[in-house]
Amino acid sequence: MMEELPEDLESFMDRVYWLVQQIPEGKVATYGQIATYAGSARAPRAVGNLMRDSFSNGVELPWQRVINSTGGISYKGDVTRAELQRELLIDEGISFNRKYQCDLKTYRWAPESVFWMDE
DNA sequence: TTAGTGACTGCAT
DNA sequence: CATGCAGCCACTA
Repeated sequence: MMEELPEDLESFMDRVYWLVQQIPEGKVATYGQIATYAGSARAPRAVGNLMRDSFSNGVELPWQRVINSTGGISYKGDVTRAELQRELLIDEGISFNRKYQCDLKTYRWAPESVFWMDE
C-alpha cells in the first residue's frame, strides 16, 4: 500500500494529484483530508479547484473519489458532472441516501500512514 | 507582483 | 434542520 509521500512531489498540486491516485476504488476522501495530507490543512478550496481543472483538462485521475465533508457531492453549477460523479461512485459500490450523501464512516479512505501534516 | 476566483469548512443564526 | 458567512489558500492571468 502506501508508505510515505514521495519527496519529489514539489508542489501542492503534485502532492494532491499523487494522493488522489492513492484512493482505492470504493473509497472516498474529503477535500479537507487531501488538503491536510498534502500539507495545507486550510486549503480544501484549492483542492476543489484542482479537481475541477483536472476534470476539465482530462487529466487521468480518480477525481470522483473526492467529495465534501458532509459525504455529498459538490457541484456549484455543474450538475451534469455531479451526476456523473455520483454514478461513477455507485458503480464502485458506494451507496447514497435520499440527500445524495454517502456514509463517510463507511467509505472514507483511511491511509495507514500519513506524513507532511506540518500544520 | 497583485488581484480575482472558488468541486471547502466550521461555526453562528 | 437550513442558511449564511468569514477565513483560508493555491493557482492563474
